[in-house]
Amino acid sequence: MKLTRRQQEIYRILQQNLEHYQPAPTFDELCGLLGLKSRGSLHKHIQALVVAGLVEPMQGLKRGIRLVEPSTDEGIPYLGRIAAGRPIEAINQPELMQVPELLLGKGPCYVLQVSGDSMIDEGIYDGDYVVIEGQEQARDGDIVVALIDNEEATLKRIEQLPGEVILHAANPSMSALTFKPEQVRIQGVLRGLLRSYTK
Amino acid sequence: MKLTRRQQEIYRILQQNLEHYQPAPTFDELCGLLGLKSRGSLHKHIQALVVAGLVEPMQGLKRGIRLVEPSTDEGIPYLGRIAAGRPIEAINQPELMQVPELLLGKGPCYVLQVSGDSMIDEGIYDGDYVVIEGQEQARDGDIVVALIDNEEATLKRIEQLPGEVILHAANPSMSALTFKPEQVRIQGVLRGLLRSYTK
DNA sequence: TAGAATAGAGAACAAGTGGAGAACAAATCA
DNA sequence: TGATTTGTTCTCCACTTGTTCTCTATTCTA
Repeated sequence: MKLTRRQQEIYRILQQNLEHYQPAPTFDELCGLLGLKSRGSLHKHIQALVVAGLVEPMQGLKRGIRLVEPSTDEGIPYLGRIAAGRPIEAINQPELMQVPELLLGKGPCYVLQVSGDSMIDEGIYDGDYVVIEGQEQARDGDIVVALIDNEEATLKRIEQLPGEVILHAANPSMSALTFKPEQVRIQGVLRGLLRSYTK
Repeated sequence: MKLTRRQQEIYRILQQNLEHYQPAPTFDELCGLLGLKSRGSLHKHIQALVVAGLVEPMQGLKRGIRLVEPSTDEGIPYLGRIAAGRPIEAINQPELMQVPELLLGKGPCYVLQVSGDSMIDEGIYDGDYVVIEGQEQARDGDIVVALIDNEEATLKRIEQLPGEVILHAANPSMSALTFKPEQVRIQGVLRGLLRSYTK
């Protein structure tokens, strides 16, 4: 189910503003925020976000509009290993890892284990676990999981220039790689790191 | 179970005021505080908070309204900051952090935040969180929290020789320090590391 | 350019919510 | 014990809020 332009816009506004609301906002309050004059108009948009799974369905209740929380209670899934130059090695049955609040982004997150030393100068070592927030945009300088040519996945620092994307390794023996924007798909942004010293 | 607006509001007011009441407040007293005129109205709200697990159920007794203690789910305590050359900066009220199994030792563990760059070559950076298993022995090569002369705490790699203990920093600009065994008390061994990239 | 999709206004409706107050029973106190 | 306090249950009522309509304007698309 695709969202229309306005629906995306409203969802973005919700994300940015909803946390500031102490109680969940009602339709009327939201109309005010969005500059709408009719609840009915807003209702259509919210309904679309509900079926898209982004907003909690209110089953006849009057408890305001709430975004669905990526439930962090149980933990976030450990999906597999990522090694520069290969696809992500997914494991069959993702297990859940309990990760402290602190290492989570706002959106849905998952964990990968890093294979290789390409980010060693950033303090990311072979065998470390990284917490990734799944999203398709990144800011310059972010460390991202990038899918190159729909084939290989890699963890690198990203630099986005007009017409080209540069992926920087953090290892003196490796150099930065340059791609065309359409070759690179961002799959997530690094939010946290976990390392175990128990063998 | 989701709370309604009023229920949230009442719970917030309870949190803010309940501690000031020496005896737990009765329904009537609370009605005064909340500006309600009817016990029955308040009772509905309190009942909702009880089923939500936020207020202690009163089984026919007349003890007033008490909040349930924030049930210490699970997690290990975050105790404060450790900077080479100083005592551990303990915080007043240790909060609990949910840490994945993987980073825990067998014994009781706690979390410290690292201040300074003395272990930078081991991939432990300023601001990182370390999971420490509290114990007084360590094996050679372990990274430990060591208390020196009962004064300053530090995170270093340990080497125990007959008659002396060497603490190795992992920073080219720092050299190893040698102590007599009686000067050094091991307080715990590094088991895990956490780093947040969200600022 | 015609038709479809998208967006909004506004009216009307039904159900949820919040509160008042009465009545009652059990616990507590004098 | 009797009187009082306190928690509980009930009904009733006003208001809010989510929902569903219809109608119109604008934008996109074949």
